[in-house]
Amino acid sequence: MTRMDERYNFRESERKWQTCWTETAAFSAEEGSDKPKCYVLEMFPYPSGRIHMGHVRNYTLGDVIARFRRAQGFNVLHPMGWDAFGLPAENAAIQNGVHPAKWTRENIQTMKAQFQSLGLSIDWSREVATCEPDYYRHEQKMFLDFLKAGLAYRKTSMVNWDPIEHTVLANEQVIDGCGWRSGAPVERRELAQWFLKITEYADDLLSALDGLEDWPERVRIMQHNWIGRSEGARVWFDLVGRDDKLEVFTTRPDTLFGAAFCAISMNHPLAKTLAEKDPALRNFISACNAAGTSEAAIETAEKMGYPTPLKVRHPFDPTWGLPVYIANFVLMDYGTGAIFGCPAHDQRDMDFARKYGLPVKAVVAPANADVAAFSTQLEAGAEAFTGDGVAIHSDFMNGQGVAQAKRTAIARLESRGRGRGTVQFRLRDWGVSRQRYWGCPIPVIHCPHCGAVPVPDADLPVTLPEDVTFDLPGNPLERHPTWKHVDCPRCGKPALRETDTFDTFFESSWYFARFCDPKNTEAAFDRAAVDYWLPADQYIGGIEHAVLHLLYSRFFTRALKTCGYLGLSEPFKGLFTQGMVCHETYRASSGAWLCPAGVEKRADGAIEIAGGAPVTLGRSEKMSKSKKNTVDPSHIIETYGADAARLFMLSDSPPDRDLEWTDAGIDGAWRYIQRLWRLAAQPSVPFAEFADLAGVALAGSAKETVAMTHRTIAAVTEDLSKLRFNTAVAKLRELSNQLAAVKAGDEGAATAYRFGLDALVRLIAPMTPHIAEEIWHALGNAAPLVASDWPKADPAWLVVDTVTLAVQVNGKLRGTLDVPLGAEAKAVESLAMALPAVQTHLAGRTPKKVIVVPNKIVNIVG
RNA sequence: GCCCGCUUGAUGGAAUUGGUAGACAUAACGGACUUAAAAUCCGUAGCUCGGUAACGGGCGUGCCGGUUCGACUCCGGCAGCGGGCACCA
Repeated sequence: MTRMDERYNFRESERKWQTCWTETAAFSAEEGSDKPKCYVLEMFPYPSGRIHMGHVRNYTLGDVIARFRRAQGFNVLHPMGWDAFGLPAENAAIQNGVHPAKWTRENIQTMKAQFQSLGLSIDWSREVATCEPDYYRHEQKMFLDFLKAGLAYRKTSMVNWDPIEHTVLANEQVIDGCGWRSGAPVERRELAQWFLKITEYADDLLSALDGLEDWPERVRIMQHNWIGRSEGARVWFDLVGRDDKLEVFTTRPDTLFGAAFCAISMNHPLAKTLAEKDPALRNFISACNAAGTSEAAIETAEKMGYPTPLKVRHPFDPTWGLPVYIANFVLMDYGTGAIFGCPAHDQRDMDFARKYGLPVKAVVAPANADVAAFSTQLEAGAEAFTGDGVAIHSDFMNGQGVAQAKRTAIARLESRGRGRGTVQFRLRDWGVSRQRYWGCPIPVIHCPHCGAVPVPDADLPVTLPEDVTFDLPGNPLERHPTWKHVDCPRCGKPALRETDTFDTFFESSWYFARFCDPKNTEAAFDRAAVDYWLPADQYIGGIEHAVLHLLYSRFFTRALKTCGYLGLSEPFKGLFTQGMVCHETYRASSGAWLCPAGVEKRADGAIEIAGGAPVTLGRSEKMSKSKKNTVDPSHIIETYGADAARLFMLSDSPPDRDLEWTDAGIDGAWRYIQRLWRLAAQPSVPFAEFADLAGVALAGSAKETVAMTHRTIAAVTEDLSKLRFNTAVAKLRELSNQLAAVKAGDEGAATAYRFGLDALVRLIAPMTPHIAEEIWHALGNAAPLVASDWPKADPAWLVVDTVTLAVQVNGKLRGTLDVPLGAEAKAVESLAMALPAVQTHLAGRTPKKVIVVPNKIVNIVG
């Protein structure tokens, strides 16, 4: 073998192998391969500037899987791209005067180089950036197809409007009722927006969650709650003295006989009509709007009602009239924007009734309750009864349980033409319009004569103009001198382009499909390519996308299926949500956050390195710029190497839990890398040329090493398949410890050592690929390790011939017993009874019972 | 308020899913090597009581209770921490 240096030079080695992998295109996905496929995908990054530790963790996890599967003989697709549209690019443009395109492309270059320095097994030939027209042109086409299929539509709705920035804000960008950047109180405004009809698939998106067995339960529950299916009824109340009806949604049609009032949203069409002629009502509405939309404001906001002159007739008794209120707690965008109130069986309705002096009538009582006494108590109190029970004071429903009464009420409503059973979802259609420059233009032209006209296919893509300015607030596309002025494709008269762009979640809803065929200019992707590669076998990313991105992608895949783009509904077969990377926080006495690099920890506390002022240690939190508790990955890679950084990411915590970044941890990983090198460069035993065990007699530590090597191969293979990287690392360290303990004098030591070392290097390669290649090469292998197969455990070596049994007396461990595998219970029992410790603890008693679990344990009950 | 997690040595965590709790690390301590330090190597270590010692006893997986020959693991109740949703009719 080649001579090995005493110390491992990671800088030289990492650069060398990265170049080798690139030059040999070692990670290209094969076209037309007959190997089984494996699509490994991490959520693609937003090119914000530089990579952070969260990226390192995310892409390391995916890379281990990709390398492991490749070694196992899969045709692996492991691509990378850039979620390149978004607000930060525009903010940079406003603050620093740099064009969003330039800023984004430069960030991509920087981050790509950083990812490459991590040694990720990415097929870079498939790289895509969503801000390029050759990407977004396809989603413009998709949108037009959605439009044709009735899956996209335009609607006027209430939005969060920032009066300083002149733009709509997403709900996530409204903090305590104010714009996240301007700080100005957000206004509710009505605006015409484009929507995607995600509700069309609500039932399927919900029921298909059960089939996503390789998704975390947590994510499925979150999506389940987000979709929020509830069964109930729409009920039509006739308006007294008018021809129209008030439509109400309820989940409790069984309590209709307890109705005391109806309430409608202040945005309900009826309320608007009334407000036109009623200044007091207008005051009421603006007072409610001013109350704010933050959670805290909602929490404390009083339930307020405004009595209208309207009255409605009860659906089961036309002589029974109910008042109609306009109430601040009724939402226009859930159900029908109108409710009926049953104070006795809904706490909020009860509060409302008490405040406005409305009647309370009990219509459900617990089974076996004294109906008269229960009713009297309930109707006098302030607490609603929402539990299960039977209908009372409810005419034809009396005596029925809640579930049965609901069915009876719905049947009656339907037969009388006063309502129908229905399913209501909490999920709302996805508003995709953004008054932003740095996004994909919505391919529509507004014509004063023809309305909203789709841009003809031949005119796609609609590209963003580059000559825009950011010196004024608002959308630069809106004030661009020429861009929006076009002729109507239908009538040819002057018309205006849509100046809104798509929400950035649009791009990320289909990029996984583009990776299957990224260079296609004719179509978004070739059908055969997505049929082969999709679904992604393993998708990895942060839990923060549990609902938004992951739900949008599931919807998009269904919509694309409806439009004939592909043939499947679920894009991600397996999902893994990794934990955050955390770090201790530090604060100066002034309260200012301090960087870890500027703080020195001592036995008696921490101080600022510059100046020596005392520092307050805070709890460990997710690394963030605002708390300054970040560690720069590039600095770590330069100091310790990519392999050490990768190993630390994998070794300390299970991947789904938060990882605490510590200096000691990265030091430990670095030391292990060096130790691994010494196992090859300065072995305790001069090892053999080949790891060929045929005909080699083994004894003592040599035999144990071979046995442990086989056990480790089996265990690590199992651990990696189940993403248990931390325990895989622990087992590899145990094998390292075993190699260091091989005794030169034991028979077969040289071969056993070489055998163990070979396996160790191959098993650790997915985690620390550079040093693995370096050792592999130094051991005399001509072909690179990335082209080598995954080791296989010999089942014969996994069978043990003796086992150590625990011997308990009354459930307490009193000794152990080495017996042959499968030893007979009777024999084991007498051996156990013969143990001195057992006799001591029995203290002369005769055992009542002896439990022998073969190959595991003996418990003597005395 | 509703839903979901989590709680094991000084620390991160392991435990073949009901069968020897604390693997593997980190920090610590003791020793070897060294003029010294770093690096490296060897060793100790859950807590506690008894003993000079070898060793032996008791207690121990957030708390209380249950099932079982046997519980970190299953069941019931409680607490603490974290997360998601929230005027959803």
